[in-house]
Amino acid sequence: MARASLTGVSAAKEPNPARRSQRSRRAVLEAARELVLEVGYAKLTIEAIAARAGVGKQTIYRWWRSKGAVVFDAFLALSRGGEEEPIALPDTGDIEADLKTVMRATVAEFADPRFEAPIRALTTEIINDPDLAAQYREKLAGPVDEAKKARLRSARDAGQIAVDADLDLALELLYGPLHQRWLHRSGPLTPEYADALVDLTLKALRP
Amino acid sequence: MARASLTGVSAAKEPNPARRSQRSRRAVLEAARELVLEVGYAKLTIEAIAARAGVGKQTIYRWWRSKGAVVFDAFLALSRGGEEEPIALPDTGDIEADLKTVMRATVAEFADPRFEAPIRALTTEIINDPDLAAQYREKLAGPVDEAKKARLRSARDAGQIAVDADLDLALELLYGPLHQRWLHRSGPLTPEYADALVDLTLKALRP
Amino acid sequence: MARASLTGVSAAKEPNPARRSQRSRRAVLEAARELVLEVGYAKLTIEAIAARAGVGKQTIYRWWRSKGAVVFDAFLALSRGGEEEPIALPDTGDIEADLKTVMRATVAEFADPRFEAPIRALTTEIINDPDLAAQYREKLAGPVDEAKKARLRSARDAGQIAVDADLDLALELLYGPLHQRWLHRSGPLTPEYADALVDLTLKALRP
Amino acid sequence: MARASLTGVSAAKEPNPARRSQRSRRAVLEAARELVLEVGYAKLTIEAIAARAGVGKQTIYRWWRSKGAVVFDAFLALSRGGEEEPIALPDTGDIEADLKTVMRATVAEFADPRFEAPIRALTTEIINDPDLAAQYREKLAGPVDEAKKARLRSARDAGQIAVDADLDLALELLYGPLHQRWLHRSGPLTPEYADALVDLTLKALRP
DNA sequence: GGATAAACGAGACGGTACGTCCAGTCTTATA
DNA sequence: TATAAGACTGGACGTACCGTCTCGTTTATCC
Repeated sequence: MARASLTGVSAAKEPNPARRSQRSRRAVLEAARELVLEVGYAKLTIEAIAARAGVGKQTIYRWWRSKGAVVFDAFLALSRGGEEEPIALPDTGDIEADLKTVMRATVAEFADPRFEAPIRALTTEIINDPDLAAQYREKLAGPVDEAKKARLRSARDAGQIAVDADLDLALELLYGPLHQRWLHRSGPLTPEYADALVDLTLKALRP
Repeated sequence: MARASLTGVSAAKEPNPARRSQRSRRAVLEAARELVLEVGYAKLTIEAIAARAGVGKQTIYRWWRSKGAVVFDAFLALSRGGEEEPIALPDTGDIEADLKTVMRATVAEFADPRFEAPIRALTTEIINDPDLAAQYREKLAGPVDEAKKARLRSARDAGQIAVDADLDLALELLYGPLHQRWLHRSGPLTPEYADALVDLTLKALRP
Repeated sequence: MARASLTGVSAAKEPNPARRSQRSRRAVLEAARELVLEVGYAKLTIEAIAARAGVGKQTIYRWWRSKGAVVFDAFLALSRGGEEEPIALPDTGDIEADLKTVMRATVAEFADPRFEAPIRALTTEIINDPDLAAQYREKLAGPVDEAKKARLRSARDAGQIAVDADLDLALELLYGPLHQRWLHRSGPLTPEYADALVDLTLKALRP
Repeated sequence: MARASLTGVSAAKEPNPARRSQRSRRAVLEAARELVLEVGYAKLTIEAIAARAGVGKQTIYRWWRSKGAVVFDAFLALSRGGEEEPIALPDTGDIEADLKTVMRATVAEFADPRFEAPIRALTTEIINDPDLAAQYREKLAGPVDEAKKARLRSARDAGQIAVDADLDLALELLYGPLHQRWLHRSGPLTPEYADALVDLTLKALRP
């Protein structure tokens, strides 16, 4: 943010990240993760996170903008166990089979009760906070989407889907229906559903 | 609900809907609608609604379960101006043209800043409250979806889409991508986007 | 009150006492008495009285000015079981013995836990409501005090106390100390205490 | 209070008095004092005190048990302007004159409208809250009574009152009647009344 | 290695809103 | 027309958290 250096108006002096306590940071993120599962996102409070983490409230306010930012960070840290190697989807040459593998896994994840609370928490936050939505796209969805698009590109090169296919749109076609069904709880999330989505999408993208 | 007679557990005695003040009901819903637009859903408070409506807080708590339920009702009442005649989509015989008309309208609606706040409010609430989600499906989405499916059915009878097409899935294919893009703000909502969605969906559903 | 006839300003029309439901009146007073004992005066509510009595709240507001008025009436009705024959103190000719009899009884009454709650309720109300205090003096304390003064007058005529003794003051001398000790819980209420008060008072009043 | 260590039941963690804001404390007490005078004890609310004092409600609830406790503290702080030197009554050697001086002052105080509200407030609270009554005896009445008893003791030593006189009872004889008359508004509070009380009491205590 | 400055835990603070309770008024339907 | 029932506006209750603000207490460079 570095407001001071940019504007010269600074009132709130910036904390020095070099001196940040990693112990506290980790305790906060872990407490946030636990509490989202225990009480749900809506009933999650900064106060409870601080207490559970054994951390002063100020420490949280010092390093995060909002409750949403903490939760976001918590699941960001979780989803990438720190690893940095690029994500890659299976590529057997058979785009249909590969996509079904991936979509079945995704559907299973969405149907898993243990993912329920955190994903809903994240989604709630993203809806109303454009900043977090941007971060989400950049840090979480982005890399994954890139991997998916890479696989689609490879299929396009292999002539399995139309050369002029809009890959962003293709992803939306795959994941949008699933996301909506999950969000509105408007139907079952089964492997068959995953397969059907892949079939339809591939038919739509056919050359 | 008549909880008493069903469960014998009831302690909170049910209010008698016959004696409900319509004046208060309407004032609350209108205040809720105004305030969602003015301050957004997250900063909306029951207290503010009561004050704006000139109503005791208890009157709100007596008739609605939560802030979400009030807002939901507010937009439910709004979306159906009381009319009861069934919703119907245009049917010129040309499914592509008809769907494009409808989707362009929908996309425009989602892009309209005046719809922004209420739809996000509704979505936020639906994510975390299965009850409201069910009500949403039944009272708001349901009738509209039924009309859409009727149009698709007519197209199917005309041989424009596959006889074995799953119409629920078809709807998800049309609206899921749009909804996701809007929610995540991951791309522009233009008439071209609407057209592209229709094109892809119809291709996927082709006999 | 008859505000209408006196001022011609009346807005609130007076209820007609002739049509008053004696059943409701009695139910209210009994409920008030019970509830004072159960929850104490401070936590007593009109609503609870109405509910317990099986009476509409309006019926209470129609016939009583305040919670205090109801409680007052309740104990007024109780203290005089409806009887109207004048109260009289024992008169054996021995003022000391007679007063000790009476004072011991009074002290016992104040010390009795069953009298605790109602008397404190009454006193609380009287402190802050001059109207009720006046009613108290007139309807409850008055007749009793008159009886006490009659006995003292008889003693004065018998030459047992000074001819110029102020009988009102004499009563205060007898009952004020007791009342204060009870109110402040600043000492035990025993028969010996009663006797000591009588001894001192009589010594003070001696010719 | 250290309830935890004594009972092991405590859940509510005790605030740390060392960190208490003296600024807030004083503002609350002053606001309470003002408001009792302006609206009376019965209509006094914690909310109003907090607002007037510019203090959060929680700050009041953190440090006082009840409205009564605040008001009590307010007048406790007032009555002893912080001074700690022991209270002493005049001792000219003439017990009658000295007592009349003191009682006339007390009577005047009770008759003073500015004392009316606070004393009634205090009394109301004391009647129904044994804890506050105990505090009252200990912190307010106690020291004063001790001073009065010291004066009576000196009179006893001088042979002006009986050697076996019960001094607590003597005080009740002096102040009980006054207190009752004031409370019930059953008679005028004049200097003559004060004198009469002293005369009677001294006659009762005469050797 | 001791000084010193930042981040830290703790938690009190002024506030806002919560959801509940009750006051006192108003409305409806019995009797 | 008085009543029982109970919905209404209004306002205080006591609680929960917010985000800010001291407090000492670590902790981590810099002299």
